Amino acid sequence: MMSLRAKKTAKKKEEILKSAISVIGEKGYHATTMEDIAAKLLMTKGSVYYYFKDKQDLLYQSYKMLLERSLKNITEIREEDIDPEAKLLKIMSSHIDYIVTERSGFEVGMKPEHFFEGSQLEIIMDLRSRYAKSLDEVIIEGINEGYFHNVDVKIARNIILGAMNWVIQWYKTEGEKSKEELSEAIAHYLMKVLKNND
Amino acid sequence: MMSLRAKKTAKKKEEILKSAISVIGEKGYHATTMEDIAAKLLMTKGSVYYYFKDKQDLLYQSYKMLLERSLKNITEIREEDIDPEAKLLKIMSSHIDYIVTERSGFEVGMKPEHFFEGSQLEIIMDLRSRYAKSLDEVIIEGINEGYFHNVDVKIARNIILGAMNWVIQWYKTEGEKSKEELSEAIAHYLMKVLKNND
Amino acid sequence: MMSLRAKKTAKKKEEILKSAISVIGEKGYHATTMEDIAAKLLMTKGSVYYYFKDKQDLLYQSYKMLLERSLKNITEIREEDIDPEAKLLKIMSSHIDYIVTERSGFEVGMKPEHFFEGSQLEIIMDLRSRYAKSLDEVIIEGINEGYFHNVDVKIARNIILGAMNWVIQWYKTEGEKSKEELSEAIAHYLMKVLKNND
Amino acid sequence: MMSLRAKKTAKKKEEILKSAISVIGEKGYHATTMEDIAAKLLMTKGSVYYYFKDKQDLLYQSYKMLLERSLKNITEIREEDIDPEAKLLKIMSSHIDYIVTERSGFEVGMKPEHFFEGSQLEIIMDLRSRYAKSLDEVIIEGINEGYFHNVDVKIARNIILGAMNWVIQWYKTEGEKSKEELSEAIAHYLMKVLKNND
DNA sequence: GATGAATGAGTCTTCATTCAT
DNA sequence: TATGAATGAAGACTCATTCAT
Repeated sequence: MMSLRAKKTAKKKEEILKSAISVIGEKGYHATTMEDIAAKLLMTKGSVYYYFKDKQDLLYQSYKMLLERSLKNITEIREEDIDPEAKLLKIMSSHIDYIVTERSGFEVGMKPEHFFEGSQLEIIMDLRSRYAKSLDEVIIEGINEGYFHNVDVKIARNIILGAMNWVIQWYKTEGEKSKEELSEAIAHYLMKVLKNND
Repeated sequence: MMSLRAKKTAKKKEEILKSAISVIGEKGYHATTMEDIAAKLLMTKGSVYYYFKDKQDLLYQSYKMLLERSLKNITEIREEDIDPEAKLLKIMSSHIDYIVTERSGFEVGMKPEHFFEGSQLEIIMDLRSRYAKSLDEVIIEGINEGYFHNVDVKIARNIILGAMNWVIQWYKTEGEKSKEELSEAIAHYLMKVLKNND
Repeated sequence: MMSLRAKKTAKKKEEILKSAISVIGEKGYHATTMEDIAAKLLMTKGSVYYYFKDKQDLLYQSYKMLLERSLKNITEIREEDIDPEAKLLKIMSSHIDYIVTERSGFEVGMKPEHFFEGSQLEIIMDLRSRYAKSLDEVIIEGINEGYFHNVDVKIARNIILGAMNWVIQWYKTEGEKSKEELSEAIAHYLMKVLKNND
Repeated sequence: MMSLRAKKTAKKKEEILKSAISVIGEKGYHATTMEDIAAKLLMTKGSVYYYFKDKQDLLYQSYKMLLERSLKNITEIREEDIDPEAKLLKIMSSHIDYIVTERSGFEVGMKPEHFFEGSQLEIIMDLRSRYAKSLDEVIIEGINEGYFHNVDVKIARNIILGAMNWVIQWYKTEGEKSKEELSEAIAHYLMKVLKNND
């Protein structure tokens, strides 16, 4: 069991990670200073270093947390008792929702090899491929159960991922559509990639 | 008319811009040093400053050139005497081809507001919206001429853009598919977004 | 009389000083962190500050203790009822023994002026010159009583000190010679400086 | 052949090294800032980094230069057509002279393992052992040719080195003795270690 | 007494930028 | 035009020191 102190520390760490994700997502890793991250939490640089070894470590743990959450989310949805199409819709919705809410850019996501190496890179890539695999499996289930057409799963999955991750680029909060409407609309069109015949 | 000297200068400038696009596209703007860009051309840092005011200017002109080329390309394709569907296929092909060939994942493209301001930003945003508009127009033509279904153009366009720009993330040169096969396959699936009924 | 508490505190202080001497001797003052010193005693940084004002204070008291011990040691030997030559041999032996056992480097010893100032420096320099003076007196006794040749005392003393302090540099624990053999051999040769005619 | 420019660069590098040796020798490696070194040459930090990779590199090259010079010096003296005793005297004189003139008390010399590692350490240790070997050879020659008594060469050499390196500790410029007189006196006494019988 | 946290001053280091030649 | 050098501002990181609990 975690002591009270350990819990507090864990909580603080998480706070910092969230702050880091948000600032780095917004400004980019290189453009973000440790001071930026600390300032957002009314801390000083020094404190952040008390919890994290260095900037790289902070980036790694931030991105890892982000991926783990996504993975947890997709896993939970897959366990629900609904059909593959409904699952995929839910996955897309929460994915888009997350991106839009956190405004989390994904330069790291674009070229993980430029930000990580060694075992860090391995773990990151593993998490990513597990997410991809989960998505693939939902698609395959859908195909097998007759919900989706027989598509090239890898291409379909990447079209879906690309389209979703791009949202941050063009969605404006003040836009005509609400987050929910948007998710629904995008999901609707993406579904066509899977559902319709030529 | 351009004097010989002016031509030479223009040529050199373009060389530098190409080098810059490639290195920045690869490593990211902040991670790229002036030295990196110069070294790739067997120049020294100092020389680059003869042609460009500063790093920011280099980035601006690089990205502007990239956008102008894309715009020129899409414009040319639109002038061809083929149906909207064929046009869109060609546009997608050359877009993907460009991304894959140059391996250019421009972070700049994700958040232009973080890299430019004032009139630079305006010009960049203008070029981007002209490209978007061109794409939209092709889609609309397609709808009007009965090639495509009556879709939400903005969403459709962004799904297409997102899916295409994401390619850099997952396409491996040594993969099973050639560049051409890949473009074709992606275009094929994306077309479903536009072509099919629910 | 010291209360129990005061005794406990004094003991703890001494423990810390010993730890400090050893770590600083090994890694050098600047390269040694308060954490290093504390960690060696399974304490935390904070606790050390309960016993010592600051790092400088710790260094001062450490070095002072070291000098006082040496002084006590030389004084005791001088009180023994043996001839000057035997005294000098004993002094050398214990000096070398101390250095080899504690592996205590002496950057502080090299340039005290760089580590101390004001009254601290005065006290340190006083202790050092008392040690030097003691050594000198043994040499002078030896000369007067006909054991040693009539040498320049200051130079002789410094040759002896230099040679002894250098031992840490080249003595390897796993070497051919034991600590005792080594001390004896060095002392033997150093004695020649004093004993022989030209 | 070296170009004019290359010569200039080499000269500048050497200037910096000399400055570094002097400041580091005086204040110690950790207490010396890059700014200190630069300031002494009326340069800025940045310039120093133009010539040396980092502080560690500067330390390494400084100490290496110092050792190489000593080695060159001892080698030249050994080539002279004088007897071993005269050689040793000359070697001691210039060694002491160097230390006193440059006031270089290199802590680095005390514990090279704490300052260098890998190939740097190897090269440094190699230079040092070559110097030691040279000294040893002169001593051995002296023994063989009947100038010195049959001593333990390793111990004798280390007594000599220790005594000489200690000089920086106690020699005061304003003292009674000139540098030359001092060297001579020390050399005179050290010679006794080698020359006299028990 | 002890310690987990927090702090900020001090350093190293990088790199865009300038400039004399 | 080209470039070797020099510069300084910015940012990562360390660590002595403080303090509330």
